Amino acid sequence: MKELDKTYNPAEIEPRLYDKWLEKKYFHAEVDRSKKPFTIVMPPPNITGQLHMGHALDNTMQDILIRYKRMQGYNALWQPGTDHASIATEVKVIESLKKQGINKEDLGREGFLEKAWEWREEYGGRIINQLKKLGSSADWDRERFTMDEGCSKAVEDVFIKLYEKGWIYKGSRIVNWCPVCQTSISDAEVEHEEQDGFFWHINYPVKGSEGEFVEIATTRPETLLGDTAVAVNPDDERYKHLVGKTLILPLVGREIPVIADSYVDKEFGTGCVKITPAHDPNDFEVGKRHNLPEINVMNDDATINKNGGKYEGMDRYEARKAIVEELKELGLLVKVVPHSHNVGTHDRCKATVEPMIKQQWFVKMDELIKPAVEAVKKGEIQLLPERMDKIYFNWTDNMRDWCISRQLWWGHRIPAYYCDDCGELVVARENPGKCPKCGCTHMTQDPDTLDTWFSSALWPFSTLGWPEKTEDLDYFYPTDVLVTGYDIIFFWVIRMIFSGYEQMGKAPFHTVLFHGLVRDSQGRKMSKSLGNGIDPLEVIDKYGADALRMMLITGNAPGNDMRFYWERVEASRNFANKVWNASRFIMMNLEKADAQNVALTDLTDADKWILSKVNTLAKDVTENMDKYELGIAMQKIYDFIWEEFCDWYIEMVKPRLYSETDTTKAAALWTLKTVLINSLKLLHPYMPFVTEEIFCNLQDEEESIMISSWPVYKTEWSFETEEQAVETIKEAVRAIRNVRTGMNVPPSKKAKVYVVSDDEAVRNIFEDGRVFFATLGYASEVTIQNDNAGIAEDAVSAVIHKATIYIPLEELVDIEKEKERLTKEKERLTGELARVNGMLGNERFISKAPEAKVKEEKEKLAKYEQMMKQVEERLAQLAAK
RNA sequence: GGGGUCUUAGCUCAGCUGGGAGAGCAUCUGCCUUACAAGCAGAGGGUCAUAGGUUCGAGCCCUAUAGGCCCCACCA
Repeated sequence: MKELDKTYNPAEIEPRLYDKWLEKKYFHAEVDRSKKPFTIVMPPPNITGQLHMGHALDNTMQDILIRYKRMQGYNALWQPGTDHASIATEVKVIESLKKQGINKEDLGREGFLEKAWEWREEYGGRIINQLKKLGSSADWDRERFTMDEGCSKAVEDVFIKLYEKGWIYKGSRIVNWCPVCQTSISDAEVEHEEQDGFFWHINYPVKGSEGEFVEIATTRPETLLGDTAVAVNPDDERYKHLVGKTLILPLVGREIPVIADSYVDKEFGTGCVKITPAHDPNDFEVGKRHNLPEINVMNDDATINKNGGKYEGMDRYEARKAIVEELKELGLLVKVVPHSHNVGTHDRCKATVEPMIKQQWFVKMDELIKPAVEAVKKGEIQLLPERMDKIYFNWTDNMRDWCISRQLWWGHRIPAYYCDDCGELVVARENPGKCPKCGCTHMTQDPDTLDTWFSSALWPFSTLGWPEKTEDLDYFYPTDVLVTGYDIIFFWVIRMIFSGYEQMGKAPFHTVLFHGLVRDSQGRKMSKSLGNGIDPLEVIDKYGADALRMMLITGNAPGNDMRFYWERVEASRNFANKVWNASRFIMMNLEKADAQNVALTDLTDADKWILSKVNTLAKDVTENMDKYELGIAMQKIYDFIWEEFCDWYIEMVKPRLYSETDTTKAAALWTLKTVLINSLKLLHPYMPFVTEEIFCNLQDEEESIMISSWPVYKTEWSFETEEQAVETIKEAVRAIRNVRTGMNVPPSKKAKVYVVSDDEAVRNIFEDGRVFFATLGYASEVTIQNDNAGIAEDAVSAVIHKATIYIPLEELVDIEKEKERLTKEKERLTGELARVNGMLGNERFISKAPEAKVKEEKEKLAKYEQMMKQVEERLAQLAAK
């Protein structure tokens, strides 16, 4: 047995142990039909990513679950990998090229992709190494990448399958266009942001009616160039006469109709709406209903195109200015009203999104989504916490077709080919070479790539080998739990669920465990722009991975956001150190005399008490973990180790260890070791490093705690009577300490203690626990008797259940203070008695409350009455003085 | 506009299916007691946002109100 350092030093221990685990292949899982699988797929971090607190929390939770299940004997697989992150990576690569003075177009598609792969080789693995620092026990031998060969094949297969089913289609639709990234983006990638702007009221002249105008209000005057109608509400009396008339579009001169459509809100603005089908999603719908022309007035970079006449080439905001200016000159600008409204921005680059009509690929959602809705409704998939159901349904109920094509180069290229001559479209894995329609040999692949989430949606099965029918897939799929943030329910969770059902015919997992955000100490989101982010690696360097992990788990309920405090990390580090030191103490003593096997019958009450406690703890913690209540389980382990085991048991056991003659020493050593081992095991999923280091130094039977067996509840370790006895002694010791502190007696001043009880069983408990009064209660001498004989009347006293404790402190005693204390105790008991009597006096409580509850209250009544009697007797004694 | 969520000790938060209000940090007092001062022993501090209701019994369930946060949404 090795002696441990005085304080726990994670920096030295963590890398060493992690290397050992890797070397021993403890993280690796292979199909083994003799064991039950337990599988978690890691949400793949972006290759562009750096580890942040969100990752740390997410992966800590997964690691806890996987380590727990592994110890329980499951064949635990944590499947890791990374995501190619199409836009983010493409932007990164473009930036790094720019520094070298190269731009994307110069390189061409092939050249650019080559650079992108180089970038990925160089930086794509950073985050994986960071995850390892956390202690993540993922099976790194199985690491996958969304663009590796297998995942790419899965993507192509799904695309082709869905296309053939008619669930993927190409269409000209209005999409969210990012003019900076120059690609379409899905609805979910658009963030709405309240911005201060203006409402420009503009007069549109009515054709053939000199001096008559229709006043419209708009927040985006530049789109006027693409107007093809003005709409009013059909029930609006003010404008009924205008419907069917023609207007002259200012600046452009185009003739446009006034139409009636119920989309228009009579109450809002002027009640007249300019309709620009090519640049507004609602107008697009209106345009479809009324067969209006769609005039696109913008280029892909949001400058005005040739349809904008003399404004061609201007940026959209320059054009806005120019147009407003000109309208003003023409006297058509009625007024400008400040108005705040929502502006859609791209979540990646923050540029204002421009709705545009584009040829894009879409996934039809109506059929695909059905099993995903059913699964959650029927409970086949459980979302935790439960309230996430509502958020989930909120999304599924409002599902629109998913725009999956992106005008990017980095990603899975769409497996579609067009005939250069006749335009025929063929969807196939390979270039067909020959057009099936016209027979020519000029087939060109669609230039677009797929939305990143298209491949992540397949992650739970593509990583296991799908579309091949692999053993892994058969054995490990469906996976068990998915752990992720609630912010990607829509992006990822829903899409994995419907993909799982569609491709595999089965749910991808049975439980989704959501966590919240890690915020800064002021409750703000951690962000680069605020500079308030805390780097998990810095925390690990300073306090160790165990401390970080524990900090992230304690005092936090599933799905709730939490705040980061260095003080909390420190508290966690202190706990690791506490465990370390307790172990150090135990090992020092074991060194002197190694723990032999001891029969349960040789154990003292104290031994049985702590054994019974750790036994119950194992049961409770297991229950909590099975319900994914990680924070509660952690709290219970913490309380047990620190309070029960360290502050009570170790202190109780010291006299036995220090004595040369004590016959129960072996029992004490065995109990210390046994309880410590069990505690370490329960703690291991949360704090893998410190527990492993101690475990390996403490015993030789098992080679690593991470593959040791999870403690299970044993009926033979349950000792109710002894538990009660020790609790009584604890109560007495606490009473003594209380009295002494109340009297300002320093621990150095030992004092005689008398314990008086007329109950023989209780006296026996104290006889057995005699030794504890000396060490824990600072007693110089303990006398246990059944009456007050020989006890000075001015001794300080404390009443506990079925006993009164006297401490003759002679000159130190202040009778008035003593009376005060007892009076306070009497008041407390009066209150308790009133409450209990109130309940028991209530006829309906007796008849309606569960029997066990009534019995419990009756026992309390007896206890309080008895204590009350003692307090009153003591008060009477003092009064007589 | 729709939906969600929160309001518990000075601060940050737990509190599982309703049955005597908890933790960490902070504060105060006393201790360097041979595992640990990153520690030990004790103490103070809460009308569980407000008002109703259900119940033998409500921090927990229901309704309304006030305030905070978040998500979704096409009010031009």
